[in-house]
Amino acid sequence: MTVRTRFAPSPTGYLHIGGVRTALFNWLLAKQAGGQFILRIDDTDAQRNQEEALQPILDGFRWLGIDWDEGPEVGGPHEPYFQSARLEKYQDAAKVLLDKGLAYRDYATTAEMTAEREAAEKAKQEFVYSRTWMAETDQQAKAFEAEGRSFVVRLKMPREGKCEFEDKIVGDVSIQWGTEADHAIQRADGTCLYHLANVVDDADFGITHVVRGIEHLSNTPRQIFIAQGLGYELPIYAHIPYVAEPGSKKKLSKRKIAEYLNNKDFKRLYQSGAEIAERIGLEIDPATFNPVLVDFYEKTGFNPDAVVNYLLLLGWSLDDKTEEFSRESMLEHFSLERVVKSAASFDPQKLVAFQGRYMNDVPLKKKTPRCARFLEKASVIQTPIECDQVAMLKQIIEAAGDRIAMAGDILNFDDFWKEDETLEYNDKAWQKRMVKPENAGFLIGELKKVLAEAPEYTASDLETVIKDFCETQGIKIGDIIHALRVSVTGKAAGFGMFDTLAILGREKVVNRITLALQKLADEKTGSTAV
RNA sequence: GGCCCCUUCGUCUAGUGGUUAGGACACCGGCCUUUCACGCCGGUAACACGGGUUCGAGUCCCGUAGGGGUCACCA
Repeated sequence: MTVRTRFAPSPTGYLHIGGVRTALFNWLLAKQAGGQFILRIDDTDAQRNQEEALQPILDGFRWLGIDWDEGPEVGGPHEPYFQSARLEKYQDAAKVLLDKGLAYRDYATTAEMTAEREAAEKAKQEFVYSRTWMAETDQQAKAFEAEGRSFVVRLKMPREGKCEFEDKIVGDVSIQWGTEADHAIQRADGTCLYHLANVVDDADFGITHVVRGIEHLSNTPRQIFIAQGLGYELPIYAHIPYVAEPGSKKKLSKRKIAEYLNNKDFKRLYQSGAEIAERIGLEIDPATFNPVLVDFYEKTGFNPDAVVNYLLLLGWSLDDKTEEFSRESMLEHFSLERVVKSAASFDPQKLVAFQGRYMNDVPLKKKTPRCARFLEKASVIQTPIECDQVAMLKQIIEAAGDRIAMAGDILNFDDFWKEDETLEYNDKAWQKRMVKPENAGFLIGELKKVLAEAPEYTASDLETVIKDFCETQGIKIGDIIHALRVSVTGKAAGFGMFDTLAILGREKVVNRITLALQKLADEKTGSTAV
């Protein structure tokens, strides 16, 4: 049997990370068995601009490297893959169900239905439709129509016995048929609803495994009822727990971002992303710029493999220690049996930790263009980047090491590119390292002379030069290096000092020191004058 | 409220009757060090509760509590 799985998003304009995890599990299951993963668009209800709302979803999957064998843009033997274009099939199915007496025309108005439902709720009883407006014969139908009523098609659910099925994750499920409502499968306007469309398409596409969120578990009996009524073979069901909010067990929702921002880890992730977004002139729209959505990670320079690896482990594990999975190894080891039964909270810190590890393994050659993209977008450098700039960027990236966790972090090290005159000094660092130490100005002044004449601007040569200088002056390297850092970068922290100087080069180093000394002198005379 | 599901360190998890309850992220301490990181070493920290069954229970059974999902002419 060829394994065929599917993911069926509605075109909503965004890709939720919980959805990605579900899609990933489906993808893994199909691909590891040499089967197919299908993308189907559940747009039976959509009235909005679908083209536009679908694109971010497709882009998101492409970015993550989750490819589909059949579906939008790639086609396939069961076209179309849009439910909005498959209406006839559903209508035919509804007719079969009607003919078999497994569904009926229901002439109740919305108000009448609501009234019954509310009465049941008030009586604290389970709602069971009275079927007062049920029409099973044309004669009954005519009578209702004479009253000016219109109908929807409802499933005529059994009211005795149990629906039993095996779920690969939940286990054996048994639900009383009587607790199942007569769900509508076709609207008054003739269009069809999710349950019907879903079952018809799954059968039509030859889906063998239905792997979806646990919120669909309660939908399963009625879908089984439909499938059996239509004479379909049942797929294998697997309902995976939802992804929960950081620090709680509630379902993760993109709409609750304001609330999540109260969580310090979530906030930190969001802010680091927002800083990058701001620098590159991206609109920070909560509809798309949100760590709950995949877009966020693409925009801030995450590594898609890191995101996928993290998501894989959110609800699945191989053993007690393996955490790093390449696509190959996840395809080799994934199994539904090892999916965890309880909801897993989204942990921003751990995602970032995965990202850090993955970024470290990215070779310089690949890291450079990724970082360059951000510098270009932020207009720190020109587009396209010039050749000698590439060389400098490489030096910066190499020296920065794992201080660049996501590609967008390169923007933290933009002071190399700035004009010396526009360099900004961190006030606290300036005060502490330049103003406060009595002899900082003097030492930096002396060091400038040495640096101006240093034979070569490589990190190791500069280290020798500066160490010699310290010996001559009878000071420790710590006595001078902080002031030097502030002078040439304006910041209190950064990567290796000798690397920094080497990247900057003689001209900039000397020039920046001159400017810093000037600033210091200005401030001192200024303060004595007052 | 009805129906259904879940419950091991703060978080993700390992664990299928006998373990000093293991790992990872985070946190704390130390080392390294020119700062910030990295790295290395070490540490704190969990079986929701109550009954059974058993020589023995995180593991099996029952109950309680807590958390959550779902109840549309949405998907």
